[in-house]
Amino acid sequence: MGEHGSEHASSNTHGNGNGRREVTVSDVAAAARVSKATAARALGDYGAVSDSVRERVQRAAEELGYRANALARTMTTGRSNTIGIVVGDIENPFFAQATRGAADIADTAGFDLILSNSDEETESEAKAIGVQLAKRVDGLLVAPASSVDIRNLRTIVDAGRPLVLFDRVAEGIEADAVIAANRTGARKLTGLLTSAGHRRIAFISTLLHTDGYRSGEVLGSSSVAERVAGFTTTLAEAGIPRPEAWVRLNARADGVERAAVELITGPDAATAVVASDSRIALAVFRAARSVGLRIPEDLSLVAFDDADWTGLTTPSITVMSQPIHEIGAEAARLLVRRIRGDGGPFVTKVLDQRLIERESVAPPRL
Amino acid sequence: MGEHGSEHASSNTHGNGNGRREVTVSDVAAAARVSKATAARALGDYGAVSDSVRERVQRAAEELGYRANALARTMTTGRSNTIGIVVGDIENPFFAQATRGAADIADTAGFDLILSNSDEETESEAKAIGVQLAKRVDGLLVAPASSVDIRNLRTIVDAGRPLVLFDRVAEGIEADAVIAANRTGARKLTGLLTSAGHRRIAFISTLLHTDGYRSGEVLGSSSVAERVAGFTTTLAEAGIPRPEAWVRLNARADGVERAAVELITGPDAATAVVASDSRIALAVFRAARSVGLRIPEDLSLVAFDDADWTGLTTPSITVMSQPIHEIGAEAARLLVRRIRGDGGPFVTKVLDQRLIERESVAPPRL
DNA sequence: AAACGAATTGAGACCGGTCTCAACATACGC
DNA sequence: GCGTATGTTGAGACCGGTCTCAATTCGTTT
Repeated sequence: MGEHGSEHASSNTHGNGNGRREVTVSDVAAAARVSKATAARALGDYGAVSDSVRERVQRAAEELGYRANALARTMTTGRSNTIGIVVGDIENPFFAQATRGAADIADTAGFDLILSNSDEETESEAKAIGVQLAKRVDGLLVAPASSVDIRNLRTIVDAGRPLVLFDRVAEGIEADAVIAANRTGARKLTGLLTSAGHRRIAFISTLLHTDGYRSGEVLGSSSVAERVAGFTTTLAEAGIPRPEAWVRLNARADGVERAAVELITGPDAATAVVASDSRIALAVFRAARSVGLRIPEDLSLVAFDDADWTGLTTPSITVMSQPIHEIGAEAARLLVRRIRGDGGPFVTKVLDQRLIERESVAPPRL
Repeated sequence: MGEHGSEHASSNTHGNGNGRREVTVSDVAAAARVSKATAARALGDYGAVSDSVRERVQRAAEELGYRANALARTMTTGRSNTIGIVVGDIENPFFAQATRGAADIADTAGFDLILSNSDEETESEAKAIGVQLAKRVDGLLVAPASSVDIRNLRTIVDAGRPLVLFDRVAEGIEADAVIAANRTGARKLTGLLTSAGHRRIAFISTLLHTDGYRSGEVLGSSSVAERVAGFTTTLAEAGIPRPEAWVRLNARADGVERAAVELITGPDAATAVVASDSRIALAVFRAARSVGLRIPEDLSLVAFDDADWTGLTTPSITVMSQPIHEIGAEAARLLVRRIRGDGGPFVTKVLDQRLIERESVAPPRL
């Protein structure tokens, strides 16, 4: 076998530097003694081919070790069967879970995932989106670094690619979105604290924001904005003055613990904390321990995200659980539908959060 | 502007269903009144172009909203600037961290990542690898589902694509690998327990394996195999009979806790446990609590991986920390080097693990 | 001013598939 | 037995880039 063709072995243009040329449809066609078109039909599973020829071609392909070039296919069909996903940081369990949810749906629908981390910066987000568009992804899943500056998202829409946002929404962009009911969640979580009698309650997030938070200000991330809104209105309803003064943003990843220490010590120390995600809860937990405060006796703590370990600490932590996996999965479902051509109106799906009360809340001291 | 060309507006073959055709080099060339070849040179940043023409072309590209088609480029150059990564499960913090490490290096080197989950099954691993090869990735990063059945890995090598394994090695495959010193780590970790006086020590892993473990048997994952080896030899050195009887594999993800309960209760209950990763440690911790055993008084626990919460529990958990991020990063570095053409001998990099002693080890009860 | 070399440009093949269209073969109806 | 419908096959254009090679322009040298 394989004695056909001329000896162009040395004409080995590009390829993989390996000395081996890829086997192409033409090679298979020659081996099976049919035209390129027919071989392509048999291999690509389209058009009409007689059973005998199909079998002959497939056997030839098998023998030669033919492997279709998906890129060449994309060139003519316009479909790449690839979707791009841009997350803040895949190391963050939230994004890891959402990505897995999306990957499962994508896989079933026959799509691959190109993954990029934005580090929540619009600049690297722009770069990631640029590359993904250049690779002609069929659609994108994006947790936008900014809900306000939508230029990156516009690029996608202008390029004519379907886009689904997840975890955060953005005004004025033609895209579906899947988010959690953050405002309601924040209200319930904060309510637990006000009901217990707390008056000095802090909200901590790592969201980057210039200067301190002032009421009515627009925040970069809609999910944090919603949580802040739920938090401040709950405080206001409890008659606590200047709720916005208790919103602490900009807690840099490496400085969350220090920020937490500042908040829970001193004359005006908070007696309770709402952590915007499980990693922040971890830092607060550690901070409390480092300054000798006991939870919940000296400090109450509640957080978003039911990370698997939150039920394990002493005390276990009361959390607002989000259907993270489902957020990613649903986003992928919507995207696949768009890619398949659904032209219906854009929707924003809001998934419920679920309160899991544990042991980290108690009335404030004295 | 844009009044050039004939009105082939309706010849709108494929594209993105959006009614809009992609802007191509030819379009830009026409607008800038130069040949396609020249426009391509100016846009692709290769060959020689006069400054005036380059500027004219770039302005035309800007106005038309030209975006290079990376796929077409790959077709001729043979380079896709994409690397594939196959992990067990991106939701597993280990893989999430390693992936991030790889993504950072890849990004700096100008590569994108196509991500696939194998769920540790060779079958879906095969599918993932097939798709990635079809998409002509420049190389692959794989945490092989099996260190024994290397057919999937051979597919990659046969296709002439560079391959770097991480977390696990495989005999008989031409590939670099980056792993941690698991055997040494297991010895140290287990030694802590034997030194404390434990004689009934269990090792728990979720690795799938037919039937119970028997000495000398080949395990699917080399990293677990190494840990088991370190574990059993340490037990043997301590004069404990039938060390392999204490190796518990097959703990299915959803049944780890139940498996742990079985191990730590009953007449022959283990008084100490070595957990093969942080998720298992979590399950054991929970199991101990559910049956009313206190750590470390009633049960000692040590684990692999310094998950961020392991220092937070009461008691905090003694762990063997792995440089996970670096494992991914170094694997990516090796791969990029191969892609760039380094033809040196294949290497296996072994990174050190680091013991972090905390509070979860104590002598056994009487 | 003629000759030469370097820089720039254009024409067209090529990568590996898909797809359109025409040619041909076979089967069917009447 | 002839016209037509259906099925199968082949030839060649095409997708959007890159790359080779020849043609042209321009500046220099002698």
